[in-house]
Amino acid sequence: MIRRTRQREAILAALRATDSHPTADWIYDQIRRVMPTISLGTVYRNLRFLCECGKAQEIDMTGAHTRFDGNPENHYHFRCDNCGRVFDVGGVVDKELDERVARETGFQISHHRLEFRGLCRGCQRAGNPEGRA
Amino acid sequence: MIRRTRQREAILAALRATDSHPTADWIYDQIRRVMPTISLGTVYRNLRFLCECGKAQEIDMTGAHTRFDGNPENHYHFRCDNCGRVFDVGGVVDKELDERVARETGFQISHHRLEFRGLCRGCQRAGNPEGRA
DNA sequence: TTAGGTGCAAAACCTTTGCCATCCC
DNA sequence: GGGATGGCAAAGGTTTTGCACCTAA
Repeated sequence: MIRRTRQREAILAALRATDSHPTADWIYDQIRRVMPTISLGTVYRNLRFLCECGKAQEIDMTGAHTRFDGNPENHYHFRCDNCGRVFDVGGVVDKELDERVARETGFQISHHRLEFRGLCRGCQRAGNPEGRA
Repeated sequence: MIRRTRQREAILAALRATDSHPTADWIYDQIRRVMPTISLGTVYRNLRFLCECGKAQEIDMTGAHTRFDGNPENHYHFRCDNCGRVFDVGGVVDKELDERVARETGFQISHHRLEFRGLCRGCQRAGNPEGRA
């Protein structure tokens, strides 16, 4: 049964109170000011928990390892949530999107990276959407 | 002066010979079969080198740390190449893109993540596009 | 009462780095 | 020859985990 603890509440509150997309370490520092004995392990455990139950999300599209692509041209990728494999997605990179968002935001945009997530053809057939190969 | 070495050639060849978006470790294993004394450090050094001179690219949009977002709704981000800060980008997530790519590829797509890169407003003014705060 | 959660510290993990030997130009 | 690279191993930094204690329900 899921229990609400002071630590978990504090972590979610810290996350909700900022738009700085903080790291685990930043949250740890924030909370330690008012709860000096909290541990970094608890922060990591709860961040993972909050992501799993849909109350937060990780931003970096990080797998366990860095992956490299011998094709240096910008192109889009698809990553299978089940087996972790990464595939190229054909089609044209939308350069106008960069220009539009640059106008809207004032950021100087050099490019964008786009990653689709879901199940690859093989894992759809295998039909174990929960596991991870 | 840049020198061509057997190791560097082998790493680029391995990268070009696959579309599996390999990890450094995978490349290391491949090359060790024909060049048993190559070291993992060399693989990392050369992968970084190849990315820097535009012959390969890293796929994961990984910063040094994982960043978390208290907003669990899918939305787009902008990451400043200079200061590393991450900003939300407003606007609507293009759900039709998922459907279109799903039709084209046969993948089952649940969502996509999109990250713009460039210089934020503050770093444009500061005018040091090379450094990193 | 008791299963879930915490704190602490060690482990695990990937990646980088220092140093000296080696190799390419 | 001499500087760029490689091999090796140790260091570095982040994240995870084992375990004993604690605590919310």
